[in-house]
Amino acid sequence: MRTESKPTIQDVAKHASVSIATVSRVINNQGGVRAETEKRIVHAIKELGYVRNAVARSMKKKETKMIGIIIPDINNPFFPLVVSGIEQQARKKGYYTMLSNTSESPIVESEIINILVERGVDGVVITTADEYGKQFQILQEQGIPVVALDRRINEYNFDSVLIDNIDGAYQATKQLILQGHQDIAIICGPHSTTPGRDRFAGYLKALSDYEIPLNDQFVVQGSFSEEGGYSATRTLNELEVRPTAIFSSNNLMSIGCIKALQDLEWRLGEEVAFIGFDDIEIATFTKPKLSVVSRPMNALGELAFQLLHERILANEVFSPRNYLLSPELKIRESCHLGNIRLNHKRS
Amino acid sequence: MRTESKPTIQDVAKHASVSIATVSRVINNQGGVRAETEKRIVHAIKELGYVRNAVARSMKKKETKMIGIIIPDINNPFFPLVVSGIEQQARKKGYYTMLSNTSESPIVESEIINILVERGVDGVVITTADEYGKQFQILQEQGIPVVALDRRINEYNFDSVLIDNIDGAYQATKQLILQGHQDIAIICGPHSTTPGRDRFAGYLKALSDYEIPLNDQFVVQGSFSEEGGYSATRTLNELEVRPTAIFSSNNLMSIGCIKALQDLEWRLGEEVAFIGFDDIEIATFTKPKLSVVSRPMNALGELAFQLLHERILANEVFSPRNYLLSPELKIRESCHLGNIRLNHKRS
DNA sequence: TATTAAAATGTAAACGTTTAGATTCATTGA
DNA sequence: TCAATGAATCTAAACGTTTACATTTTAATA
Repeated sequence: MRTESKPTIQDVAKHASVSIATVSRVINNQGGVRAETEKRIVHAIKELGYVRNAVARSMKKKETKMIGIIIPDINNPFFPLVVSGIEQQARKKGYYTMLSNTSESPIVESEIINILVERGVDGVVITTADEYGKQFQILQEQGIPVVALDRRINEYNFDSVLIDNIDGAYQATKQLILQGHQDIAIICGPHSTTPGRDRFAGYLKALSDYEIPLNDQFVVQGSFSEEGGYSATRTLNELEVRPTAIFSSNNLMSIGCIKALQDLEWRLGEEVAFIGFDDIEIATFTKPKLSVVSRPMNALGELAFQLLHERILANEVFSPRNYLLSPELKIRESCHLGNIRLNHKRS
Repeated sequence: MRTESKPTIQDVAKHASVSIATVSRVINNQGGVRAETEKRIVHAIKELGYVRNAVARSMKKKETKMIGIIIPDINNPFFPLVVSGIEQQARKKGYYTMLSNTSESPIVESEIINILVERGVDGVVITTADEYGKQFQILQEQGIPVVALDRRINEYNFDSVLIDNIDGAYQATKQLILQGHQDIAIICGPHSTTPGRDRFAGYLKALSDYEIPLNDQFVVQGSFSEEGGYSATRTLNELEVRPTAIFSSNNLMSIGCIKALQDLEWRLGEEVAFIGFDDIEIATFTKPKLSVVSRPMNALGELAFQLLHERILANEVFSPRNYLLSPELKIRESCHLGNIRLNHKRS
């Protein structure tokens, strides 16, 4: 099967009794080739089953028309949605996307960046697993355009497309407060990430604006995962005085939280109110339906590619652009006042 | 910023007063270089910020260490899970994965395949959007190893890793029958796909084995999407005689179906039983919890890469291997007999 | 028909590696 | 001290394109 090696432009040229330059011209249809000659060449290509070798081409042209997308967790439904947005725009402009998943590992992320640089991608869109890492150095050195998506990259002047996490968390917390809650817990993500810190900041700001004192016990932390949300909720449940409302910082954590509520028989909507960051599939299946802070994933992806593309095309340098997109509060049922009013002693 | 072009192996060689061959040797640490020389070279690399050009390397070596993964729907949570399995194995063996999403478009799929071939990937794992398409021709011609995952590829002898869809659907239907149901509806996917056909076949077989006559009205079809499941459920709901149980062929369809049940106030577990194909996030949040046919996504991905890798390394051809993995029936609550026993006239 | 401009095609040098095979260098034993 | 050996290093030719520039062919004009 794999006998003779693949035909090259040389073979096509010979077969069509023409020079390689002419073949190249028709492959890239640059015109200036007699119709009859072209026909002969096209025929030869068909006959030999010739496929242009993009590796050789990239080498000569010094562009690959590939952009790398690096995400931290492909199993978090947020990212596929963002990726769709990027892909869609990229395809329109003739770029091909290479998607890689770091599983939140800075080591893997670093490896992937190196590979992408070696491979000569024209640009990178990244949601980093390590905002303070040194792994971006190489991108900067090589002058490869980068757009930071959803998570800030510190100490480098890349373009960024972020969500206004502070505002989102503020809105959510404010909503709970306006519904009459005073004992509002937050399930925080890692403080090593922008979203982790900012969502906490928004929570603090709302409390402060409405003159509700911070209760340290109501601040629990975990990783951005189902497990993180689950165990955080357990912790809250074991408090002497339990909160009457929970704000969860992340979609996966929300799932863990709701699971925990069920397992602990801590009744959502009756004993405890809830708002989560990010809309999730289950939000409309629980009873009551979950109120959430919803991010515009598709817009996020589209904008990210647009910025990247502009950089790729530009030949002069210009200062970084930083976009902050506002999330939208979707009020459903889980944050209503209901009959939750007083603190409940543990049963 | 992007002033002088990137340093090459030449520059490093000059800077370390050594030939490019020696530099190449240390880059690929092949040994046979005096320690002192190596140190000088490493130093030069650091100083110049040299990065090996993988494009040039691939061109010379005629291997890219990249494998392409083509999936039809990145927003279907089934695929990210499978992809994780592939990625994990690939990374272990030093391969880099390029993930592409066709959004179920045969045209896009065809484009992507061509791009991957041009880019010279060492192999491809694909869940095709068009089982009968001609887009695989080029892969075969070029002798690029291919593994078909989850969906069969007809008329080509590629390795395959499939799920025993017939068995899965059979088990589900059988379970419903054993729970006492006779009027069992199926929400089918497109018959143009293996899963679509096979799941229907499994359903038919179970009915036939238990001597339950097929009622055409209970067979509704749609696309593998939330919308497909939703409208199919609507159709069922409008029947003169409604089914007492529904088997849904696909995770997204299940979501649509459950949403429809809610909207139509067709009470799950009371008026209608349910089993879905594929475990989904919401399954444990509904009341009652959903029984499902669960596929081993991770195993699927791992096995697919393993087969691909074997082919990449092999130099002789050997006949295709076809694996059929069995799904597992997870019985929760939604298929219990409950108090559903008789056909209900429309209210 | 001879001249000329324009169009079509060809030549050859790059792009940045890897790698046979050739060459040089250091080390050892006689 | 000198071969002989083995280790270290170098030279140069690929790999398959693109493209500036040179050359040839064609068509148009006088």
